[in-house]
Amino acid sequence: MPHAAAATPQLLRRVNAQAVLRHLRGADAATGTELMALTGLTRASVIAVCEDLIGRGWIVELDQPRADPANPRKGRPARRFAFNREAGFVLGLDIGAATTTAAVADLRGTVVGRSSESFRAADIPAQERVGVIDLVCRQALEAAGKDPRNVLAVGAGIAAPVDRDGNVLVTQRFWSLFDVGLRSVLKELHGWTVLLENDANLAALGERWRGSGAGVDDLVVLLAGERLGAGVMESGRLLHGRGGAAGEMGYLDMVEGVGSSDGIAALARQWSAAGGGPSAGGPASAPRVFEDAAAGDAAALAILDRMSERMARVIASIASLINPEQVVIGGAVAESAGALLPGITARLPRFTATPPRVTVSPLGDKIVTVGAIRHALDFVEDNALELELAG
Amino acid sequence: MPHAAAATPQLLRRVNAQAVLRHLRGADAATGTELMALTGLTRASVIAVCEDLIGRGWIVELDQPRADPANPRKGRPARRFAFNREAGFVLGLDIGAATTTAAVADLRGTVVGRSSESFRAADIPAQERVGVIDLVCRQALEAAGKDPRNVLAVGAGIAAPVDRDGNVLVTQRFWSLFDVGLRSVLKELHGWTVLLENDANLAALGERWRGSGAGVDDLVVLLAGERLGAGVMESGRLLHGRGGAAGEMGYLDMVEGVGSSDGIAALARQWSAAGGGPSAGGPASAPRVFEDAAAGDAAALAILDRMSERMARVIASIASLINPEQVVIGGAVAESAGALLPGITARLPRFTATPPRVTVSPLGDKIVTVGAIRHALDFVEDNALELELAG
DNA sequence: GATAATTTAGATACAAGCTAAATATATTGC
DNA sequence: GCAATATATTTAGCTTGTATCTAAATTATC
Repeated sequence: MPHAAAATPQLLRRVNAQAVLRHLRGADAATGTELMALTGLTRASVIAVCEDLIGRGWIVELDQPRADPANPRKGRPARRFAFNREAGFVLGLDIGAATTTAAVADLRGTVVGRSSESFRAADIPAQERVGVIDLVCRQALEAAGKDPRNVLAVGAGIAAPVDRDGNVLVTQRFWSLFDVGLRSVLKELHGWTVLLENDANLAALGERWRGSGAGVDDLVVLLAGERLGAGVMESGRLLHGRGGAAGEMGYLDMVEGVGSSDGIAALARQWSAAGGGPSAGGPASAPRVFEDAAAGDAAALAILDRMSERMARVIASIASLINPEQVVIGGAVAESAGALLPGITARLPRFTATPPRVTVSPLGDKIVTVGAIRHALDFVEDNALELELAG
Repeated sequence: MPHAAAATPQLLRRVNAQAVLRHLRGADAATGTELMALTGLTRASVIAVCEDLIGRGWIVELDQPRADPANPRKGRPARRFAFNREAGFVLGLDIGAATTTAAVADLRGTVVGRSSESFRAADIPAQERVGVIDLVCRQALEAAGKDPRNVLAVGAGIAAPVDRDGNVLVTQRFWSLFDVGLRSVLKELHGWTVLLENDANLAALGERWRGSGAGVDDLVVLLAGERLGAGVMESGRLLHGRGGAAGEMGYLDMVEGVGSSDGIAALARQWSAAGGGPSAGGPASAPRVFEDAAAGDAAALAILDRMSERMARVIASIASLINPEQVVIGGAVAESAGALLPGITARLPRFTATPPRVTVSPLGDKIVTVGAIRHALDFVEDNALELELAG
């Protein structure tokens, strides 16, 4: 097998075009001279690259701005090039056990449409599940006023291990049932490329992009709710492990029960069963615990204390194995989890020599869709010059 | 800053030369036609690349082999090119607390010289330490009959966290003292490029190269002795984390004391203190425990059982966070640790949904030097076209 | 309002590296 | 010795780049 494809002269154009495109994605606009300085290419090459990218639809040439007396520009006016953020769109999906949400975003990641639907029941057949997902996608596109043919990639997060090739680990769960469908069905119906990923991994991508881990290369995001999953980024790359189960801490019950496939909600139920709290008798839920603790309820405070201890132990074991710079707590409980931070931070040095910074996600329930959009954009950016844009 | 250097036509030659070189490193020899098939280049380009590499000293052209009547070759005889494994050499260092070992290897990794020295005492000044290390390097080169000027890189393993840039984490230990010296001193004395790494990380490189994890991309190596450290490879890459402390499990004592900076030897001492075993009264040591267990001693067997349990828990927590395909046990106790494998393997499914294969290292006390050689070779291979070979 | 200075655009010449096709060379087999 | 075969070498041409020169469009100055 040709281990490395031959490097033909066309490779140069691809490399240089990618460099120009990368810069234009981050900037409002750029002149030829700016691009020369940035890439080190000569003007002739820069112009050739830009004409090329205009022809492919990825960038546009802006009209000359009228003269600005406040900031007069000497010399011949420069041609100005800008990234075409509407060259296409991506979909970000959060496929939960009960609900699916879809978000449409342009190529700069600005969300322009959104839709959400709940499944009729937990045990509906795979076909119906895929049908609902497809519906949510079409609704989101309609809300955005975009044509399905302009979708360049679909990022999709599910609560199950997914390996590097996008295959679902089938050792457990019913997920395998409808996964196999999703990729081929959406490919067949719309021609879309679906990029399946674990939801905690997408949360990590989202948090690094637009959350509290912005720009952090060694980042772990804990997606805590009924289930405890971690998305791990090391040196800016997502960790998957052999079967995609990296960060799947469901079994990690050795650590005094933390993350024994229950998490915070289970603690709340224990507490509720014990009859504690001002709002005792109502349904046990994580938010209620935080509420009651804020009201000064002793039992609720004790639970928060115990949770801090458990969280600190979990984070410490992550710190020992991965040594992240920062750990972000996200998911259903994130809003209220701020109350846990002091307790966690104070305990960490007892359990690890390299305690990470611990923060709470600001992304709320959008954490997975934001990450899914980022995942899709990463694919589009990596493959821009191979993708054909629809007129 | 020029985020990406401009891609000039010379880049093509570099890429293609690297591809040819990569193949020749793995093969005995290759003809132009073979290289054409492999790279997809035309004959003219392949020959040009080879002439180039010959000029730089990386490959040689072989003489025509005399005709072999048993295997007659039609047509004009092909020119045959081969990797020049003696174009340079690398050093692999294992810098321990008490002893330093150096191995000299050619560019295919065959060890051609070796040397070892113990430090006079544990608390000698940094300068003396570096002096001993330099001595060991020179002795190893002399044993191999090689000139120091032909050393292209030095891989060095130490028992401390080292980040991606080769800097030692200075939060603890005396290591910081003599690290700072090593790189600059060897650079100054011999012009060598020293690549510092954590010893467990190098063990992982070594095990994947020439140990029981050959070819496994998601691999963890436990370096167990007085201290418990893990070298983690995910998708073929070493994990470092923010400060290089990934895999530093010294603090991971939450898991029922496993790896609480003591490991197996501590267990042996506990056992010895209790007066157990046929050889009770002698110095407590890990090998003795295995010896006595093999002799049927009940107390020793109980210790092995407890060790299996602890090891299983440690490996399970690694499996939950990293999901490796395989975990290799290496270090001082590796020889005898085979006895633990059945106990560990049997317990794993209780603690993790994704149990890895568990094996014992066959590399013995060479595990770190082998990895250090691989680390140095990786550097040389990545930078071959930038390195200047000494005549 | 003409002219100079400045900045960018565009054109021309040429170099590096690759492909493709034609021609030359060395070996085996009859 | 001659055909067949596989490889080597040469020549022309393509793509992409650099370097350099000239042209164009704007501002500043007299």
